Amino acid sequence: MKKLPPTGKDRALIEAKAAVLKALGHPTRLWMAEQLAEGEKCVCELAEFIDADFSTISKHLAVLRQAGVVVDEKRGKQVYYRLKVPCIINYMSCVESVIRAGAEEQVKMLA
Amino acid sequence: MKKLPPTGKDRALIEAKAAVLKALGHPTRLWMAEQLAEGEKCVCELAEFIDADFSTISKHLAVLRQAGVVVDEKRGKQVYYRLKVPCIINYMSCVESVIRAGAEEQVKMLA
DNA sequence: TTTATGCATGGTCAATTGGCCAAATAAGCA
DNA sequence: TGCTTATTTGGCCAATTGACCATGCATAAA
Repeated sequence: MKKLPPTGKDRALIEAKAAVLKALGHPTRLWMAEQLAEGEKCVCELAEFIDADFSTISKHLAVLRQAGVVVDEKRGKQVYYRLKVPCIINYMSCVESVIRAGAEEQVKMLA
Repeated sequence: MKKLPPTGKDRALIEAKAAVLKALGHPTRLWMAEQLAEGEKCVCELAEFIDADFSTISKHLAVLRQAGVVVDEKRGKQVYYRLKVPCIINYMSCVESVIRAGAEEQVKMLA
């Protein structure tokens, strides 16, 4: 086992990876990413389905953008977002099995 | 597109998924999970390679445990941790492609 | 049965986050 | 040009996070 480096290249990589996961680690942002998996959307389309201030939505998108999860493109008056690397959402089947494993445990406890 | 629900079952699922990603969204915790992918380890083994207070390490493990990412088992004086659902780490190849995509962009900007 | 080891927990504190509001900017339209 | 719409930005505030230290607790060893 190698030491978790406090600085340097290896450290930068693990920090970048963690940043991606962290960006997706918020219900609103994860939901956004899932919607974008079906194709690009403009901010106004996303906003239509999220009950939050427009500025809040914009900031969540900025977090995803900074993490490299999405890219934005201005077309006319609107800004369109899309997933930069679509596989980012494939993972969810595994994440869901974590949820299921937890649920099974609770069932066992009740039994 | 369906509305992001403020409560209810769908909301609970997306929150649970986000919680898993959030738990992995910290360099130290992600590193821990990657180490555990190679097999279970006791806290002392992990601690040996992380430059942080023992209590800090213990709390990070508690976060992973609460998110359902790892399970712990006490054997003798030590507590062993392992991944509950090993696929959780397979994802990293995709996360890394996000990083690479970002890096390529920077290269283009320099060119 | 005292002592030492391995780990978890509670307290504290600075830093970060996530939300809203108000204001700034950018692009098309009258 | 001035107006409106779409989005971002800055300011602010409450809540959460992550780090440390000190303490508590269980297990094994002496």
